[in-house]
Amino acid sequence: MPELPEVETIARGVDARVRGDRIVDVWFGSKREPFKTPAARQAKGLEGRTIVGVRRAGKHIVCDLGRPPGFQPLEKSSGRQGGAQWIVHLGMTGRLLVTTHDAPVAAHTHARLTLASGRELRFVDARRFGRLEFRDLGKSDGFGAPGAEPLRIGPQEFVALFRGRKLPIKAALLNQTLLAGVGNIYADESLFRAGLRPRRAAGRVTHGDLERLRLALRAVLEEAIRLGGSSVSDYVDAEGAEGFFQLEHRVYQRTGEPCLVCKTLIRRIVVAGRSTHYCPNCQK
DNA sequence: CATTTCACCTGGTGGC
DNA sequence: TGCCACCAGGTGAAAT
Repeated sequence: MPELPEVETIARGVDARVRGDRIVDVWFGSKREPFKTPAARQAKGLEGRTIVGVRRAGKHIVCDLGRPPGFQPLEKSSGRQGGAQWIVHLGMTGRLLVTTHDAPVAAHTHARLTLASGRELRFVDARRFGRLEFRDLGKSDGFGAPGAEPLRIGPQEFVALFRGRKLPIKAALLNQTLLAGVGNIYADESLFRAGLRPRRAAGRVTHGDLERLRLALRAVLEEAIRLGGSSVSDYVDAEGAEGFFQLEHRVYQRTGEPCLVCKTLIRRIVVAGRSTHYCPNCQK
């Protein structure tokens, strides 16, 4: 499932392939979801614009777009005027793929953006948890993930996120308004590496333990990005290639297997409605 | 407001 | 072989 490292990998791959390309035609395969913006308005907004760049914000992929064709800037306009954004959330099973125009169309393809180069940007999502949104920057603000970026947050700011909170530390890690980009895999893996039990009340974790958690989280996310993410269900990058970080998981989906550090059997519990895996010996 | 629970959705899996 | 209950989980709405 795409979390921060997977979304980062996809955004980088898509950016490398479509930056500077122009959207010449838009096709949406379904009238119902995944449209956060109505399909017709989205298609109209996208057509003719140039893709300025593609980047990750939390678990979202933001495609920054140039001015629409025939745009007349007002006098004294700022450089940003006329721009727009296409925002993709992959949900659980979403894929954002760059293909040729004649590549076979996979099942559950919901969007096809034909590009001037002959390439195509496709959104495929079997489970329909993904979301597509169009923002006209003349009418609304640019997209900003609500939570802090785990790769950039500093020690004091990290401690402040959890202060006074009674919910389990794992639930806090998953809360996107606190931290943007952490999902079930990297919550479990970072808690293991920091030696913390997932159910510890967030507000009662010591500053020292929180600093260990911040560093463990950053390390695990950076390592996962280097390995192209974790392919555990449907995840593939912009080219359709799988990642390798699933081979480095120490607790996630290892229920009943021996801990790689102490041989104690990995336990599975449910926290915040999610499968949660931990070592009862290594994590206190 | 803080927190918890649940519906959404479909493919894969394991039991019989 | 077929059938079916069950599980996976990011998000947001509803409930507490």
